[in-house]
Amino acid sequence: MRSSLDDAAAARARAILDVVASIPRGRVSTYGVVAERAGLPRQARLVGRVLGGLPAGSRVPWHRVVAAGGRIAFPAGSDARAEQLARLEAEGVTARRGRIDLDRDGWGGGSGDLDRRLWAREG
DNA sequence: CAAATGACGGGGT
DNA sequence: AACCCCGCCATTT
Repeated sequence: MRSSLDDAAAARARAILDVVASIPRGRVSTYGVVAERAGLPRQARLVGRVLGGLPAGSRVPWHRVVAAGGRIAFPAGSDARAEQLARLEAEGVTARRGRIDLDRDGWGGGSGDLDRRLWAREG
């Protein structure tokens, strides 16, 4: 049966997935930023947990979410790591030494988005 | 109910 | 910049 706690958890998951789905193609955000924008400050770990629970064929752009500082969260050599880098590369986001330049490709970072200020790229 | 876990974050070295 | 350590929080042991 479904307890009220499960419902609450499902609601948080939806809020998180909504934010992730709103990250524009070619841009990336971080676990912490997603959590904040989902109304769940300080729950970056929950974002990771929710994304980890996504079914294989999900349409949610989980690859646009990286760790703080633009770091790729998956361990070097892992399949998930390669998959994420490939997907990002496919939309024009390149990683240098396992990191994404958030000043350039980042999205949502509160006062961040240097790129949006400079080039008014959509977002 | 205490301890461990983890697609995390931030600060110190 | 790489690392380590500790804080955070929902879940699971």
